[in-house]
Amino acid sequence: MKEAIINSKTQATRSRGQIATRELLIKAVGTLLARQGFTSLGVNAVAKEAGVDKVLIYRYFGGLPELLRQFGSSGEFWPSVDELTGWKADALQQMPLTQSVPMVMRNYIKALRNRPLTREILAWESVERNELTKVLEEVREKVSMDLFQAVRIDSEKHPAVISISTLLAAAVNYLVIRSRTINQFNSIDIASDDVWETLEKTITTICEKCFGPENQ
Amino acid sequence: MKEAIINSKTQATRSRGQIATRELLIKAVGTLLARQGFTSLGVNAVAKEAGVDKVLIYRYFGGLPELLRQFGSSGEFWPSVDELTGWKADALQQMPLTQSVPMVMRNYIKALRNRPLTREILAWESVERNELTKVLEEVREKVSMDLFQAVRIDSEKHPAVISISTLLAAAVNYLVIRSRTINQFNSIDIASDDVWETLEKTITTICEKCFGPENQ
DNA sequence: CTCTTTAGTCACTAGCTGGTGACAGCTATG
DNA sequence: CATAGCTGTCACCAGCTAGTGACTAAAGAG
Repeated sequence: MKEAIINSKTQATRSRGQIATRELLIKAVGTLLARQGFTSLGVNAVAKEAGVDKVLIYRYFGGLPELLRQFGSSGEFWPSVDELTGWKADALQQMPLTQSVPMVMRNYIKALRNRPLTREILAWESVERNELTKVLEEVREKVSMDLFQAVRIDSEKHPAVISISTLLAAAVNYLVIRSRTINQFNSIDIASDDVWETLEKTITTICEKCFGPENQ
Repeated sequence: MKEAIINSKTQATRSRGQIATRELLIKAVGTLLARQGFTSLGVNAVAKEAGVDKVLIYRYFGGLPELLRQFGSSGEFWPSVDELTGWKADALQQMPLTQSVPMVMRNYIKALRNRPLTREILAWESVERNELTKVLEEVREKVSMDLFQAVRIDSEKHPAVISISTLLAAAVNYLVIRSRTINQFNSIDIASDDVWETLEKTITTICEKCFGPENQ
């Protein structure tokens, strides 16, 4: 009888195929991150979510780190240069910095606020380094470099632009991460759309004042 | 023989007193946070660090949350209004915003960079809410309110000041948190003193441009 | 047909976690 | 002196974690 149970179970899920299993596992990482956050992510949880035995994580990936790495490389968790420029990199080059930088920041905010998964990884990245956050770091650094190139910003010629946009991006990251768990910061409600609109306007103001014609 | 060992052990550490034990435990939380970070903080680790049995955490505090709360209330983890104003709140009131805001930000950065424990709690706060971070939240919100009052900033009259300083504080928080685990952000090294000096200068520039006479 | 490889399940280990019950020794109070 | 209360140690529980070895079933190769 015991064998019968085992047999039926075995045949029901057998031979899904290695590739399919790998995909199941990779997908499960994303599902779990989005639903439970990074604190509950482990081999047991991932295997259970994928409906697969955890031993396959070791057999196919050698362990969780490599699975995380492949998950990180598997999708578009970070906004691309195209998304940040609104698919108008050419037009952006012609614009003055007073317009192009705020526009990129606006797209950046929109991208982060619309991607729960990216928000989660961003939070993870700020407190821990692992194979997943390392991959994301690389992607992010590359995107920011490409972006500066796309809008023709030279770090030699525009040191202030780098500094200011670094500050603005850091601020956005913090507020996005923070809004995951609590809404209050400096007595403003960082979960409300209105506040984000105000912040976007403030960013625009900063750029206009700092990159305006009198500064060229 | 077994009894003899127990007895000697028992007598060696006996009757330290409840108050002393409570202090040991509270202190151990701080030591552990500074040394290992918040991820490894639990009843077992705290008790071990304090050299005390973990059951006493439950007996004297009812559990870890209350111990954390009392730890949070036990010291000056967050910079005070005095520290942020450089003990010169009066002088700050006379200054234009172009000078006072950067000065406060400078003191804020200095305070955070000099307090590993506060940095750790700040990181914790950004990803999780618990009794400790709740206490710190309250303190922080109160300090920021008091600060605005101390330098006579009215949220009705100076909405831009609130927005901009919120952004700047958020940016500083992010970079400080991030520098715990990795030094690279936007291709700059956020562990180096030079970079922080540049960032301080950038903050000053932003304030001068945004709060300058032409904006009054 | 036989032998090997692949895919998958299950059962187990060791070590950690938070939490509790039973006990021992000291001390103050009646 | 006896008893009750406080302070502390120890041993244990259940539940979780990462990781491994032994097994079965099927498919493919000779």
